[in-house]
Order: sequence, then C-alpha cells, then structure tokens
Amino acid sequence: MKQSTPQRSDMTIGQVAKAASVNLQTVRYYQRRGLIEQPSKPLSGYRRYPAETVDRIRFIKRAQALGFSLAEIAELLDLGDGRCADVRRVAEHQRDLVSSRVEELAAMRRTLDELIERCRQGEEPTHCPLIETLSRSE
Amino acid sequence: MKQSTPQRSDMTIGQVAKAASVNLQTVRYYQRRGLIEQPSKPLSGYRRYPAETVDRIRFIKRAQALGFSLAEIAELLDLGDGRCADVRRVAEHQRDLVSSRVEELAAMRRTLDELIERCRQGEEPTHCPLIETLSRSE
DNA sequence: CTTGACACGGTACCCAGGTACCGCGTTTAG
DNA sequence: CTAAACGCGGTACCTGGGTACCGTGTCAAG
Repeated sequence: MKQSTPQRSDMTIGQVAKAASVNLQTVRYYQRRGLIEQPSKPLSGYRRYPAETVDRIRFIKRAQALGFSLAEIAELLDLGDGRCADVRRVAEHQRDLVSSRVEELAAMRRTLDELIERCRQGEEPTHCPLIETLSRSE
Repeated sequence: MKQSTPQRSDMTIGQVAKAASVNLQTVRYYQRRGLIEQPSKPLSGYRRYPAETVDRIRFIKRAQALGFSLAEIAELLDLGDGRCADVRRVAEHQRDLVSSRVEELAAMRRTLDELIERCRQGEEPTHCPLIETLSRSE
C-alpha cells in the first residue's frame, strides 16, 4: 500500500540540494545563517531532511529574485504565514528600495545615452566628448 | 611674483585625498589597481603628487556614479581622449547593462506591488497571500 | 630639539552570498 | 567484500570596493 506524499520525503542533503537546484554548500550555508533547520544527526550516519526543506530553499530563491537580502528573508520566514500586516510592511520597504534603485539606474542610463549621443555627433575621432565630460564636469 | 596654476600642484597623498574627497586608503588602493600612477619616491621623504591626480580621482568617481566598474574605468582611462569610437563602445556596453538592470528591477517592483496589493485586499490577518505566493508559485 | 602630524609599506579586515577543499566516516551497488 | 559515491565538520577562499591597523620614518612648527 503506497502512501501519498511519499518519495520527496526523507532526503539526504545532496538530494535536497539537487531538488532545489542549489549547490550543496549553499544548503549548509543557509543552515549556518539559520534560514533552514538542520535535522538532528542519528549519532552515526547521515542526516535526513524532510521535503519541506526543498520548498523552503525555493522560497528563499524566489524572495532573492525579488531583491530581498538573506537577512530580510529570515525576517519573512520568521513572520511566517500569520502576521500578514507585518509581512506587508517588510515588502513595502523592499518595494521602496527597489523603486529608488530603479530611478537611480534610469538616470544613469539617460546620462549615458546623452554622452554616447554626443560622441556620435562629434566628427574628429581624435577627441572624445565623453572622456572630456567625465574629466571636467561639475 | 606668484605664478598661475600654483597651489594645487605638488601635493602629498593626504592632500590629494582631501582635495578629491576620498579616503587616503582609497588613493593607495587606486594606485594598487593601476588607476593612478604613483610618483617615484625621493629616496628619503614623501612622494609628491601632481594636481592631475586629483582630477583623475574625480574622473573615477564620476564614472563610478554612472555604474562603471573600476576595471571598466581602467579601460576608459587607458583609451583616453583619442579613440573616441572605442570609448563609445565601452559606454554603449555599459548603457546596455544598466538598461537591462533597470528592466529587471522594474519587473521586481511590479511583482512586489502586486503582492502587496493582494495583501491589502485580504481580510483575515492570520494568513498572508504574499508568503503563500512565495511558498508555492511555479 | 622636541613633539605632533603626517607618510610609508605591508597586512588584515569589512560587507554579502556563496564556493571549494580537506581528511575522515558512512552508505550502497555490484 | 570492496570501491565509488556521498555526507560530515571545519576552515579557507572568492568577488569588488574599499577601510583599518601596525611599526617605523619623515617633516614642520615652536
């Protein structure tokens, strides 16, 4: 009688790493950082990890993709499913950070475009308005 | 008879650092990285730096503000004022990098906004759509 | 001449987020 | 039974851009 929720359960660290598509060292690192729990060791033998560990690593990776730092992710995991309002505050803070970074980079982009355009206009190949600007401006 | 272009010339490293508003260690670091030259040492005494060193550090700082790495800045300095076309290529590459980073971050921002909005809609404070989404999605 | 402020050169440390290597123990397939 | 493959814990190293600390040498003002 084959039970449901069977085969993803009770894995070694290597299997966890593979299933979550991360380096084995990364799993250990997350343990050291307190992001995932380390199951107790059976006194002789290898530790066994529940399938939830894989989900947790995937969570971490998705949160990283949204720009959260590991410290912030620890906070999110700590807050957990309840305390939605607190989670939202963390997310709003992150959104604001990302937002201002977008503005900064967009400004950089505009400046680069202007400099490039000035380079393109210039005729003589022996002098560079871009370098010139960086050398003198403000 | 006071000459023109006098007092910014012939400075010690500490004066250079102060004039360029960087840490003294940063000046040394740029020397190690080959971004600025180290004047030869008078066998006993302190090295003396020309005023151009200050300009060069300012150049570096401005280029950094446009997102160039020190390696790229070294390349720009190496190309120098001539070879405008080459400089432009470096700048275009940088513009493309900055551009795609802007897109990425803007996408993050949109996702964060959506998640936050879903949190705001939800009524029960005991369950969090944001955490839920990070836990399950794709 | 002394004292304080600076320069010298070398090395070590900081941040984040991992990654690699080591010597050893355990597990598992053939 | 044996050998390959994996896990264990610990430590060291990587990237990039600096920053700090150390012991000694030098310079300038009083």
